[in-house]
Amino acid sequence: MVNITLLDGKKISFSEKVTGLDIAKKISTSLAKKALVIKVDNHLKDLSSEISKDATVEIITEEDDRGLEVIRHDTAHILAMAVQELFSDTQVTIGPVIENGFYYDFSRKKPFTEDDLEKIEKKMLEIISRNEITTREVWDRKKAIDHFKKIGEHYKAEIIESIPKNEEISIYYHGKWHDLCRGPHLSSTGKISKAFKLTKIAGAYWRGDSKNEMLQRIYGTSWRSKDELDDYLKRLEEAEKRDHRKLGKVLDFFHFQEESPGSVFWHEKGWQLFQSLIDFMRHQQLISGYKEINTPEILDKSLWEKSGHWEKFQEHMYTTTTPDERVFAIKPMNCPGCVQVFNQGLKSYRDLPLKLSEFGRVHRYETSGSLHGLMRVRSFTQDDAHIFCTENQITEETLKVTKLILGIYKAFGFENVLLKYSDRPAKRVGDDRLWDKAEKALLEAVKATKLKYSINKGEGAFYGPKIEFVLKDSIGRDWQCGTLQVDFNLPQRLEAFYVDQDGIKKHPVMLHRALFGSLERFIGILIENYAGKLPSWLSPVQVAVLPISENFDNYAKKISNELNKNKIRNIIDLKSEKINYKVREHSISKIPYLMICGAQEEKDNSVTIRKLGDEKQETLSIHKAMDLMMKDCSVPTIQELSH
RNA sequence: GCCCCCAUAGUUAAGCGGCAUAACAAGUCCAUGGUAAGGAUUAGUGAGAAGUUCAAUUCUUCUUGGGGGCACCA
Repeated sequence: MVNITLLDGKKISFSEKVTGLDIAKKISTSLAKKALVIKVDNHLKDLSSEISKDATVEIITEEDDRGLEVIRHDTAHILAMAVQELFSDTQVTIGPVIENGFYYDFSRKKPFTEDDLEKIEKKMLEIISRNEITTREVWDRKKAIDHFKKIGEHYKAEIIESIPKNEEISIYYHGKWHDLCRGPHLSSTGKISKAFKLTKIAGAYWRGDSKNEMLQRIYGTSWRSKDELDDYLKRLEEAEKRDHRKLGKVLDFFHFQEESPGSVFWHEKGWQLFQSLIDFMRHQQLISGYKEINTPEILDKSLWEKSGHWEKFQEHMYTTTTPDERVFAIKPMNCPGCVQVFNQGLKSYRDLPLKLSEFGRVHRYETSGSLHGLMRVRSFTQDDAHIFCTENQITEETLKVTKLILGIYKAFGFENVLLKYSDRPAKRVGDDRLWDKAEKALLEAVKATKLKYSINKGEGAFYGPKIEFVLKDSIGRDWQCGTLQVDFNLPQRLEAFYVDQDGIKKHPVMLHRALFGSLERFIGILIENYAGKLPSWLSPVQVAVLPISENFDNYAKKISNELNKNKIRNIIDLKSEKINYKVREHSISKIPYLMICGAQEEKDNSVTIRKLGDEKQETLSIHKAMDLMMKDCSVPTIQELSH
C-alpha cells in the first residue's frame, strides 16, 4: 500500500508502487498530458520515477516556473545532442539553466559561427520532432568514469570524479544519445517547447577559472510559447534602446575615444548632470555633518608602500616617473590622502567622529575586457568619505551611513536595495586579530540595519571587511554602488592618532564609504533607469525657448534672460524652422519644458509651456512661469524627493 | 587579459577587387509659421600599418578601439 498525499491535502492510495505519471492519470487525463515532472517530498523527480513508500507529491506542469526550468534544462540537453550530431569533434561539459534560458559549454578546436547556430537550431527542432524517449540509468562510478574517458569525454569524466561519494551517478538517454545529468528530465524530447532561440556564442573558462581552457559557450532562451518568446525578445530590444552608451551619444552627454580607453570625455550637458549630482550630494552631506576636503591626485610611491597599496593593489595602479626620477602613483583610492589631512594637528576624542568627504577622481587600470561604457571605467569620481571614529561608534555610524544611502537611492526611485557583506580576502594587510575585530563590528552593524544581506566570503578590501549596497536597474541588472568598509589597518599604517579621555594616544577606526560609489557609473544607471528622460532638476537643459518665427526672436531672448536670472538652464532656438519642427527636435532631446513665444505671448507678456510627454499646453504669465520653473528645476533635498 | 564578432560622412546604415551610396544632422537660399519633420540647394566619408594584386574600402596579417560573453570589479 502506497499512500500519496497531494499538495491540497487530498490523499490517494495505490496497492503497489507507482510512477508520477500514474498519479497524474489518476487525478485527470488532462493533467497527465500536461505533467512534466513531479516533486516527491521536496525533490524534483522524473515523471517515470517510481514511488514505493508513502510520500507527498506535487505534479508540476509547464505553467509552474519550476516546470519551465525543466523545459529549459531539456533544451540545453538537446542543444548538446544537436551539436554532437552535427560536429563530432565536440566534447560536452556543463549546461545549466539561467535566468530566461540556458547555456551549454563545449570544448572544440574550431569556433562555432553564427551560421552554425541556425544549423544547430534546425537540428534541435528535428530532435524534438523525433520525440526520442528519455530513460534514466544509475551507473557505477568507476564504470562511468572509464566509459566517458573511453569515448573521449574527458570533461564529463572529470565532473564525475568531483561528484560527492554518497551521490549516485545518473545517466540520461534521449534515444541513443546520453549524458551525465542529475535530472530530472521530461519523458521524451517531444515534450520540449519549440519556442526557443539560440542567442549568442561566447568564450567561457572551464570551471570559471581563467587558468583553465577556454570553452565555447552557446546561450539560448526558451519559453512556453512563441508569444512568450517574442515578448522576451521585444523586452531585450526595449532594454537596448535604454542603453546609456547609445543615449549618451544621442543626448550629447559624453564620449569615449581611443587615446584614453575607459575614460570619459564629458560634454557640456553630461558635465552639468554630473555637477547637479554633486550639488545634491554636497548638500545632503553638509546636513549630515561631513566636512569636504580635496587631496592630490599624484602621491609619492613611499606613501603607497606605507599604506599597503603598492604591495596589494599595484596591478591596478598607474604610475608616473618625473624628470628627476621620482616615482609617483596616480591615486586609485582617496584614503591615504585623506589620512594626511586627518594627521594635521593633534586630534582629540572630542573631534570624533570626524567625517571628511571628498569628490575624488581616482584612476585604476582595469583589464580591457572589463570596460563597459560609464559602468566600468578606468578613471572615475567617487563621492568618497572617511569617518574617523572610535570602536564604540562603528555601529551607530554605520547605521547613519545606511540611512543616508537608502534615502538617496529612494530619491531616484531605487527602492530595491540589497546588502552584501564581504569578509577578509586572501590578499590583505594587517593582523588577523584586527580582522576579527573589524569583521565582528561590521557584521553587527549589518544586522542592526535590519536589511536583507548576503555573505561573500573573501571579497573584502585588502585593508578591511566591507558591505556593498546593490541596487537593481531598469533592465534588472544588479549594480554595486555604495560601499562601506571598516578599517583598523590604515590608521595604524599611516600613523593616525587621537588623544583619548585618559590622555593616551590611540588609533581611530576608519570607515570608508561611498554612496553613489562612482559618479560615472551612477550616471549610467540613471540614464538607463529614466530611459534618458531625466527629472527636470537633473536635466542638463531644463527649458527650450522657441519663438514661432523670427519676428519673436527678441521676445524669446527676453524670456531666456529671465530664465537665466532665475538660474534655470535654458537654450533658445532661433533656427528658421517651423514650430512643429522645433517641438519635435527638442522633445526628442528630452528637454523637460518647452516655452513657445509668438504674437499672443508677446502681447500679454506670457509664454506657452509644453511639458515633455504631454500634448496639452498652458499659457502662463512670465511671473507665474518663472515660479513654476524655480519650483520644479532646483536641486531638491532627500526629504523633498521622497514624497 | 581570454574567446567570438565588428570598424564606411557629425550620426545611422547600404554597397562593390576597377567614379563610394542614402537618410538624418550641418551650411546657404526661399518660405515667416501656433505644438512631433515646409521646399530648394551645397559641402563632407572606408580606424592605423604592412602584404597579395595591374588595381584593395573590399582578400590576408598585425596593431588600436568598440560590442557580446568569461575572468576581474566601483
